[in-house]
Amino acid sequence: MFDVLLSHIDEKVTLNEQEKALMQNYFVPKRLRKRQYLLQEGDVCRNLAFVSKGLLRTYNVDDKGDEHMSIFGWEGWWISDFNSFLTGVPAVFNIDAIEDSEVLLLSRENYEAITLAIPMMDRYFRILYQNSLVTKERRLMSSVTDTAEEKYLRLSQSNPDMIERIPQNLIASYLGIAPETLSRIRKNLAMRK
Amino acid sequence: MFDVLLSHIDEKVTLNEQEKALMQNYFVPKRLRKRQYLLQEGDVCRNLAFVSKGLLRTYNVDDKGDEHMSIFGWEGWWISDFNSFLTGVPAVFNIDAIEDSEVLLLSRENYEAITLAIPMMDRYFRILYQNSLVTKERRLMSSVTDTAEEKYLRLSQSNPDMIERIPQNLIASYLGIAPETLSRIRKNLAMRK
DNA sequence: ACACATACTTGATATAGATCAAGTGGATTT
DNA sequence: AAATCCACTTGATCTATATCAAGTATGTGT
Repeated sequence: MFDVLLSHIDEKVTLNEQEKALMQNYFVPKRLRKRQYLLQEGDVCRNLAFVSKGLLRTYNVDDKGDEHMSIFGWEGWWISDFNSFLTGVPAVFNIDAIEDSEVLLLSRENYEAITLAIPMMDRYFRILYQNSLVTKERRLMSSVTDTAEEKYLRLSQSNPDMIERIPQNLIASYLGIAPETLSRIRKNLAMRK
Repeated sequence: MFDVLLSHIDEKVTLNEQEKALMQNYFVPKRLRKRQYLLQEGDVCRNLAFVSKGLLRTYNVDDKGDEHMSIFGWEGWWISDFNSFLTGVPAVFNIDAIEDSEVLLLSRENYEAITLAIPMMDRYFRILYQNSLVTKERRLMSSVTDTAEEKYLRLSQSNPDMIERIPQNLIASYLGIAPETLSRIRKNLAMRK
């Protein structure tokens, strides 16, 4: 469980053995059954969650009860209602498990503490967020300018695992298109091959 | 010019006087005339730019020659093709000045160097990016789920300065709607008052 | 194995907003 | 001051995709 976290961090910054050992003190492991909530809207998001195994989804629910996917988190990813985590305001997102999952929870206090105890973690998070900003900017531009089919093609090229692993209706929601539309797109693409 | 930068940083982290004096060594001031490019697509984005005065826009141009606004940067904001800056790949965005502007340029080398010389700058950028991620996530969800009018209303509530200061056609592009649609929305809203 | 729930597919219809076109107004250039 | 350019407005038409509805397939629980 911690192996996944440490090797993930290793890709971005170098921690010494002492720092690595110290890391465990700041995290609380948690298991989630498929469909189990990690966070419900209205509660405060008190932890960043690092996914060491499985797959979770972050989504909000509009007035009509429709779910809108925001982020999927699987092995090696962090997941949270970030604004709620940072500011303590009630979460607008729900987070639950698409598959049986294991996460490591980092509380807000420990988030600050860990960067003081291990300053390299400031750098790690900076680099993590840099990359996240680039990805999110791409997604934003795509959502504004691409056709539904272009959106789907982009996703299936940049992240084929997602297409295999996540139910189609959730993917449609993530792309901001209707499930019927996604079904039609996939059919059209299959017929073009 | 540096005053704006230092007071902006002061809002997030505390630097001592020595560190503040040191900051100037890492930046190059630059003035831009209205409409002057800071970055053209295809070039590598070699600097992060901090806007100390004025207003800039980041946009890309699609096959049909249409401009799509990505980010506006004004006093206190950082602006760049971030992916190009981080990786050295050619920029996909153009950046130019909507108004006469003054920026402070931080090269990639100095970006790394400054965080080593002043470790608190790692923290500053981490916090900066946290906030940016929250904002961007909101914008992403809005772009996928809001109607055109809802998008405009959100923007005018969260950022009225933008509505006043930026030409309507650029705002329309930023929201991912046609200028005609924005014009209609504004007319409808005015009639409802 | 059967019953039920849910995801996916398919056809028909509706719609929010894009696109096209032209007019008006304001800014810039000569 | 006149000419030109460009932003904004307005009306008409078009369209990508949403919505509605029903059927089919798959998964889950008993």
